[in-house]
Amino acid sequence: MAGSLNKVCLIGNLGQDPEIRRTQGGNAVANFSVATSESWRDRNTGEKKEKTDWHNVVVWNEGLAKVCEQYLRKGSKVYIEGKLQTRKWQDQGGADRYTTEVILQFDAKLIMLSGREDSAGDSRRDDRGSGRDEGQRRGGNTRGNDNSGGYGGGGSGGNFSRDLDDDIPFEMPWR
Amino acid sequence: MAGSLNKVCLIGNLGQDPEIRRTQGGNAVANFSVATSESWRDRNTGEKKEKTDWHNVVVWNEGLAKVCEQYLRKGSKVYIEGKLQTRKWQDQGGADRYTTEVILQFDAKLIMLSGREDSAGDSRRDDRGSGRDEGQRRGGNTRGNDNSGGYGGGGSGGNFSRDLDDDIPFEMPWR
Amino acid sequence: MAGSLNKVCLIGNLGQDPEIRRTQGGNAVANFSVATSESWRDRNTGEKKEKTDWHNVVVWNEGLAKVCEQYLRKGSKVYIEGKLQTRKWQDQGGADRYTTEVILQFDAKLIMLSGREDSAGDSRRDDRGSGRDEGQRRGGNTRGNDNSGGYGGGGSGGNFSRDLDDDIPFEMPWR
Amino acid sequence: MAGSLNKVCLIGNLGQDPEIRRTQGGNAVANFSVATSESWRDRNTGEKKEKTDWHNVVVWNEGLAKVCEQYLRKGSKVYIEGKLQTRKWQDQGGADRYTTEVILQFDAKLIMLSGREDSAGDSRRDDRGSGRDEGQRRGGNTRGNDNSGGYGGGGSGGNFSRDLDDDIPFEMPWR
DNA sequence: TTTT
DNA sequence: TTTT
Repeated sequence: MAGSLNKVCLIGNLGQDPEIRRTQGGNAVANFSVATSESWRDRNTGEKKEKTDWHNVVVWNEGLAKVCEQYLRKGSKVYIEGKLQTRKWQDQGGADRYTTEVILQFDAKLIMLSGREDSAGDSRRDDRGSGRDEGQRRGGNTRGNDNSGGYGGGGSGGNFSRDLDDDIPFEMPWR
Repeated sequence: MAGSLNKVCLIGNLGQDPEIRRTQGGNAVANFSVATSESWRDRNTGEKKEKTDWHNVVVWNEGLAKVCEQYLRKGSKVYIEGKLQTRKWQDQGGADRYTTEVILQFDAKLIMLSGREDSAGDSRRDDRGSGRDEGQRRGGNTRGNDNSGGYGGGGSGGNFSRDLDDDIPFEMPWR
Repeated sequence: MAGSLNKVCLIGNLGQDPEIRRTQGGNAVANFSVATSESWRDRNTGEKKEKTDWHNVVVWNEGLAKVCEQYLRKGSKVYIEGKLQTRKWQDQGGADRYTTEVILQFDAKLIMLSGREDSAGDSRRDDRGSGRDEGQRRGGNTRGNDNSGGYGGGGSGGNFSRDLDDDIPFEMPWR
Repeated sequence: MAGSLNKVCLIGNLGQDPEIRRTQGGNAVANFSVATSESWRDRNTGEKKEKTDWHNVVVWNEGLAKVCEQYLRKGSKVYIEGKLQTRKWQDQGGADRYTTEVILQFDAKLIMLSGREDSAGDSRRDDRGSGRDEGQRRGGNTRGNDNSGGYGGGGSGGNFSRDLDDDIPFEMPWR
């Protein structure tokens, strides 16, 4: 259907270190969950209440996935902009099951809101025992990338900046 | 967690007429699903592809639910702004299952994008055999509401307009 | 500053036909204004009030600008997603002046919400005397583009579809 | 016009401490500017470029304005969700001038993204000589508010939490 | 200047 | 299950 919009915006904290997988084509994909929560005061009892929601995030975007691998950790606060997608699968009994995820693929955005100290700028960070395959993580991250903070869903190459078109000035020549 | 954001924005079409339920407290709740889709051209074969996603929407907001009941129908195009929530339940075998929904409750927004002709301004619309309990729907909708189009998540009373505070001018007196 | 977000989302109607200009480099740029409005009931007098805001939109994106040229007209309803930008200029007296615009450039989105009948799918639409240079408009639009409705801020070539990467499956092979 | 959307979302840093004014009706209004920026690499020269945009924010919302007064300072990072509004005024020469601002009024949201240490939790913060009227600020802020972090555009009273309706359960009784 |  |  032409003319539709599917957008999810979250600000929350990672529940665990991102898990990085590779597709058969070799592309990096990152998985993690993000907690958001809301609090309110009960109208009747006056007591404070809080409810936390967990969101499964899947980063189907080579550049963004590498950023996740390198900079995000359990507890990191992020702004995430992606789309909602529900995927069907079969459980052991062969019954249909559905899982809804927030997909970062195209037009996606990820902004790191934690200070750099929360993230991992090098490979000597303390390992908090997440059980992740560290060998895999350490494989490809040695090249420096000083582009910290905000990432558009740029190209799939190593350059995460947005490569704005220089032919497009910020001033408008005819005015 | 203070300081989190949980927002979903959709523009899409309803897959069927909204279903209206009442809570035990008598509040209206509307349920419907919204389709969004994206299309692209396959890089290798050049053929056009399209993928549709379905989103379950639950309107936990008395005023907005009534608007849905009165104006939305199968095929209606809407802009929806709500939050993501996953709810746990048990299937017949007692196994945990999860369902993710887009909740319109507080700070929610619903804008009707179909022309009025697509919606139901009166009760004489053609029934497309949705199997819904028509008796319930026809119960409370006779009062006129000329507030068509956009609705903030206003009060739970019959007045859907936002009742802006008149003490707040649009000009700033000190400038 | 890494890690910032600048996003404007509007649903409104065009106040006039878009104006298309060309940069010296030959790129198309579209300008138009969009009206949004809100209505409320005065708390004291009970009378209905309405306030309309006008937003200047500048489409610095070859593909999107062509879509505007071809499909948008005075009165067209659109969803627009861009960024806020204030530009400095000098008035005749040499005094600094500032104009704030909604820029559609990268990561921008434009969804046509009016039916096709409101827009111009051919060149036989009635000309409402907008004074626009019709010669220019008619010049390059003859090639068919059946991609109606929603446009991401795709490439600057003639292909407005998003060219998703085929290496990226919608299923996740390891699960 | 029914059915319109006017939303601005920013993540950025305050350029100076917020200025708090009072309307003649006694309501607090906060003003500050927020910087967002984007960076990219020049296609031709390969050099890094950065552009910063400044946004004027006006908080026409008693509760939110007090939060700004109490917690935000020059440099604070915030997520802001408001609407775009252009206001007309006359310069000294009587010529019409326009200023565009991001208004936080209804449906507005402000999330503090800096750690608490950047903000002012008490009145003993260092004064960075902003020239603001300190007497006015110190006037009304002594009451404790432990509601740090995220604020919906709640009521105009002292309770900034959202007072969710207890009649609305998070589970759906009929399922 | 739009729209309902 | 929608829509183009």
